[in-house]
Amino acid sequence: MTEKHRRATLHDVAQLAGVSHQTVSRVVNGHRSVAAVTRTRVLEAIRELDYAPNRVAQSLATRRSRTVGVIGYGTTHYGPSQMVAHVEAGLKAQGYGLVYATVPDLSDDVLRQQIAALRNQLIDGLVLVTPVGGGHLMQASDFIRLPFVMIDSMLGEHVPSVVIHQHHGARLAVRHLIEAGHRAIGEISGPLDWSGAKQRHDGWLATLAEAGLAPGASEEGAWTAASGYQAARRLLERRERFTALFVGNDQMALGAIRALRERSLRVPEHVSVVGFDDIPEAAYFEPPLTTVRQDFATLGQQAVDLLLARMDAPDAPPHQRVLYPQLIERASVAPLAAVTS
Amino acid sequence: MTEKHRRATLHDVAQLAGVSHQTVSRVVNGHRSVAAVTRTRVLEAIRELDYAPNRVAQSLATRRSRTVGVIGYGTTHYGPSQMVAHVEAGLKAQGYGLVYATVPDLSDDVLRQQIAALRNQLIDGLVLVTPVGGGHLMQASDFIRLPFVMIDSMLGEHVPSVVIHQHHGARLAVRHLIEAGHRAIGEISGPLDWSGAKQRHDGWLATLAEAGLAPGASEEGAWTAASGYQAARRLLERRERFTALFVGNDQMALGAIRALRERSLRVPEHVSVVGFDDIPEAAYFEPPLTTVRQDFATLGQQAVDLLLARMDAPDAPPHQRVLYPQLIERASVAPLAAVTS
DNA sequence: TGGTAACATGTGAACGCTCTCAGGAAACCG
DNA sequence: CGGTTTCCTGAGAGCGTTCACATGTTACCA
Repeated sequence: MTEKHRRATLHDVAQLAGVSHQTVSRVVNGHRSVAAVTRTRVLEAIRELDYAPNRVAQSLATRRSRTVGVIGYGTTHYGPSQMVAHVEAGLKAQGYGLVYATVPDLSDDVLRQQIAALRNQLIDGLVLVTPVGGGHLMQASDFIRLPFVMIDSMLGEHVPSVVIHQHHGARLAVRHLIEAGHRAIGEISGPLDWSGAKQRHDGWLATLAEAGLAPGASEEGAWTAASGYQAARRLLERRERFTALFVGNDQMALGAIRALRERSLRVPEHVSVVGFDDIPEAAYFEPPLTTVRQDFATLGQQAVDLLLARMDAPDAPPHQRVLYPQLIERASVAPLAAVTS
Repeated sequence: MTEKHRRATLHDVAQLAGVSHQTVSRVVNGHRSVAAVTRTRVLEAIRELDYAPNRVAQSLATRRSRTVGVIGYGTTHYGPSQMVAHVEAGLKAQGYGLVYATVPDLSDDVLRQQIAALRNQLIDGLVLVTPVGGGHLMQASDFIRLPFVMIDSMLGEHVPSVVIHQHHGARLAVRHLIEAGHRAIGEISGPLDWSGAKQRHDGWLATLAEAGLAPGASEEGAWTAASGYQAARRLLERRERFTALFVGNDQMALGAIRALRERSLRVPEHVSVVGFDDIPEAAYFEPPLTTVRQDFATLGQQAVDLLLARMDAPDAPPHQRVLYPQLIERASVAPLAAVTS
């Protein structure tokens, strides 16, 4: 409205309403002990000047910002991007803003540096969407020095976190294959430095062992369809027999299926495949993909809940919430018949 | 190091180094005019106290935050999530932080409210990853009252923005089909309130008209594979003949291909399909999908460049940068032969 | 009617930084 | 050797809030 439009401050409002800045502050923050008349007069002035409190000044004065930091890794992939999206939704629902940063790799250095950078931004808490295992860094929760929660970190670690029981998911998948009669079950894993990939890999191994089966051939991919394709080709070149494949995510499964088809191996007639994640496209693959569903929505929601709880009680013992994935049966698994692979 | 670990301030450093707070500030901000001896003494104190400037206080004092706001819409979809990711990368490269918010719909109200919310967070600029057309809101760039750029807004609008020439992309796709001999070219569009979807739709119509062809049947989807599947079924029920399909994105194309297959229509033998986006999986679809590639990486990069330029010169006339998409030929288009659809 | 409680408002000092200005010391010049 | 410039440093105000405290009213009760 005014020409140069310097934003109105508490004092401007106070002056216009003929009260002190403090009274305005009381009105804004809904304190009792302000007369009804004054209140309306102040509110009027606020409206007239289009006043909104400066969050930076508030933050400086209160030392809290109603903002949390989110650090993401690999967020162009389906899983991480879902997690970030749902964390954002959860935070907004609780009236928190978020400052966001990604990290190019999971080295301690990079992570610490990014955390430090966010910390002097004055955030009230931190969500780490960094599927880093081992927690050598995170043991140093005294380094973070801030309420935080990790998503998708290693199961069983002594760190506030929400995880999906990937090991269990892998077991569901592999058991399903075993029940269909498969004995030679290969694997294409995700990058094993991702904790989730590692856990799925371990689950695959463990389930085979429990069933008295030898570990099948395994290759490591990089989450993408292209890498799944390459991994499958490497697997085929090894000329180890397999009638089923457990693949670390759905995109790689897609690539793998193509590689198989190029060798005239049809899914599921010749090779059964189960993926992981249940991306929205999986039901429309050719064939529709049997896979393991992870519930990213509640994951994000729970992470936010947990973080807020920790912000209230920062000294409570660390607590890990575990979510269980679910097998989604579609058409990429068939009972083992007379098959030559 | 100390027990309760109040973070060190400028004054703490000053005291330890035996200089004034102002001198410390000079050292921190790399001002000249501070003697070498003093500088090293101060740096030492900084290291000892593990001091890092409080960005909030800095922001308050300077009225700038080296932070930009990003508002996203539909960021669980491939395109938007890519744009956000690349904007984030570009900002970080320039030393800017980002505060992030999504918006549940594109109504003026919601958008204005979100913008206002970010504005009192003290951001230096704003990136709108909101494919809103019409710009009724954005005409009100004086509402935003902040340097900003829109990504993927309507082509030709008088607003600082970076856009991909979707119309051109659609033309590439449809021409390709026409050159393959197709005359009955149907469409599955994205949600037409997305400006990109609208532009692709218009491009489809225009290209057909230029070639003297009647507009084919068209159905609207919602970007997902499931919606593409449904749209294709509706299209088939209409019993209008088509030998080719232009689909608004790759996921919907995937769904459409499945719907076709369920009717025993094979791609590309019976129906040719071209998608849009070139998601990383498209090359691994069955059949590998011919599609139109959008370069989201340079899109994000350019958006950041443009924003920084506008932050330097906020009163420069608005400027739109246009990127051109590219046809990627794979295996989902075949020349029209003797076909009965 | 005096004393206390409850309410309503204002005053001034933080919060941690940057900016403007001024002053002292050193260096330079004719 | 006085005057001017340059370099280095410090003092203090200000950014827009909130918080702790002081003060002035009105109301209540014995």
